[in-house]
Amino acid sequence: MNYWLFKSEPQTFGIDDLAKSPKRTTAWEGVRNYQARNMMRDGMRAGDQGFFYHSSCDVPGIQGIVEVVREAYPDASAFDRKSPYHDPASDPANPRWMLVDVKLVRKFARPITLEALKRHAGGKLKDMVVLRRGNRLSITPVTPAEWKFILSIAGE
DNA sequence: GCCAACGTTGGC
DNA sequence: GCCAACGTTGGC
Repeated sequence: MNYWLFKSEPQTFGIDDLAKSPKRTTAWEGVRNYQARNMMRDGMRAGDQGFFYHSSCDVPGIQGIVEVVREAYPDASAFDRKSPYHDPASDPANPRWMLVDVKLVRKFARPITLEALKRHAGGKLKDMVVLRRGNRLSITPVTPAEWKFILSIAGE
């Protein structure tokens, strides 16, 4: 099993939106970056776990846990002219963008803030991709050790 | 709103 | 294939 971190802006789609979604499940649409797409397409398998992270908001941080419940398939929003994620260059016969379905496993009572994560940036989380300077990927891998450690500091 | 970082685009 | 210009991300 692999671990991941899914970034989302709560203004657009936050963890509470996921909680309200049918079956607490959503298609993770709108990823328009090749590295992130490749991780979804080539790296994610059903049953993988991920952190749901809020970015570009008052208190950025990890809000809860999701699970990959459907492996990569074409992102139809790329073909939807009315979607903000429309990409006229994506050919339906050969889709450029893929997505996975994720399901909410649990929302933390207390988020693990970016500030809290950074307190360990010199230690247990020193190689964590999402903490790397200049990182802008909306999907990043999390190592099993990082996963375990982050869960251990939840609720601090 | 600012700015650093980085990806993409397009002219050559 | 290079690289400058531009757009986007995301923390602050």
